[in-house]
Amino acid sequence: MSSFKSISGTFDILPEGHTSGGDSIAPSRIWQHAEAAIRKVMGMYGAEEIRTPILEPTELISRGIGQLTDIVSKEMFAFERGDTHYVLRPEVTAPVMRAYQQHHLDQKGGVQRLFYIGPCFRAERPQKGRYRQFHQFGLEIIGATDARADAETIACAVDVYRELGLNDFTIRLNSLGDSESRPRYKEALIAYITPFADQLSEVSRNRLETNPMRILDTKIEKEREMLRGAPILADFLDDESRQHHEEVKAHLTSIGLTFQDDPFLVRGLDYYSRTAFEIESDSLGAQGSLAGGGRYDLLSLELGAKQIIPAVGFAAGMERLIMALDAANLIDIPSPRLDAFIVALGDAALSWTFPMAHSLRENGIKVGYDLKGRSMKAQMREASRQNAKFVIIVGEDELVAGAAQVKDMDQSSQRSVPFDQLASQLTN
RNA sequence: GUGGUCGUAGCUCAGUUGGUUAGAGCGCCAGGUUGUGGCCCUGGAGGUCGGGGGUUCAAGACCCCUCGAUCACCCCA
Repeated sequence: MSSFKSISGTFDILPEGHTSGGDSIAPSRIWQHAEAAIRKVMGMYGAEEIRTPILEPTELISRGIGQLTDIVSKEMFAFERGDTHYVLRPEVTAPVMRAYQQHHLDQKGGVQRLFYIGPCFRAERPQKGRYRQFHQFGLEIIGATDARADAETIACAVDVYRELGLNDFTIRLNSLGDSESRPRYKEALIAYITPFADQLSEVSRNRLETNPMRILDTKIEKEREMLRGAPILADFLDDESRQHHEEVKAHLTSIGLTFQDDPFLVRGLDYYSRTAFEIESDSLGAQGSLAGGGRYDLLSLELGAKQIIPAVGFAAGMERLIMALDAANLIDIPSPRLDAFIVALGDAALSWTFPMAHSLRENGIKVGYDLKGRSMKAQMREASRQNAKFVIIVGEDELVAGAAQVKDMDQSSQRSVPFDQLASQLTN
């Protein structure tokens, strides 16, 4: 046994799955199952995959997400070598926008629909549904201001969950306004909250200075009560944002998606403007947020573009998705069957096994055999354990006859099949 | 960063008010069947009882420290 183990907040994904403490890590085939559904749905939206590096310049993330956000101020895995500051990406939106600008994807004309699946890193204390290396998938629609793009983003996320059979989630929606209306709202909010300042928690009091809108997110009951009479962002929206928000809602309604209009929904990343949304599982625990996203027209400028590149997107957690699947009993995916397992007896048969297995595999037959030189009983048991459909038995007699005994493991029936007919007999 | 809970076999867990060689089920290996899986029977391997220190004639049990895991706060996917 190794004295090493995976770093806290990270985990291995094994063929059979396992429990890591109280949390269960699904088998790799469940991850593949979920990823296949994601790829399928993304395909329906005409989105193509983008893969960006896990390592990014720190500056990209801090400028993109915002210096004062928790992600940047305390949750980044960052280091430097020489003059370069590196960070393990904590999310993928800023890297995608970086790639879009770097490769001048706007010059291709039209709108880019890009999706991704991959690991992200945040130096948080791990807990259920929250890891230091976790996996996100998401869609970014870049180059469109049309409210249909916002609605489409939400619809796409929802379609992924539905494709996998999940239906118990809630969509919360808000508009954060634009760079004009938001400051006006912030002022009003500060004016409203300041008289209560001495009753606030320390975090909230700090936020009053740095990022007052995040106080809206508070879960402290006393503060929520205090906020009951607070000014509502919706009342401060500029006409265009208001119009845009109405359109997004109308589009969602037009495809029968129900949502909660939540004026207190604020996202933890600074780059959002106008549309912000969150999809929450109804059956998960504290970490029930399945996906989040919104419009981030201003991110492009933050990253150095000369003009606004409008964009909307969502990011979703693979771990949360799988947790939700698990909670809904939707991860009962059987492992793939072996078509044939070769049982060999005697040295001559043992060496015959290798080229025969190879030849069957070339014919598209999934073949396994014992590599430990074990007894026939043990080989049969192994075949059974691997759920092989057929067992090919070869010993001295079969080598002489040039025909193997082929046993149908489900029927328990057995017949003799000439070596040169094994491939064709096993394929039908 | 803060708080709670928990560390005994590969896994899930028993282990009396401290008392000899630490147990069960499942899994694994072998035999029962000299060439036939599942079911059954028999046997076996596998443990520095997370680590260190202390109390005691005696510690898996009690005390302290430490490491780890986990849940929650915070935050987010």
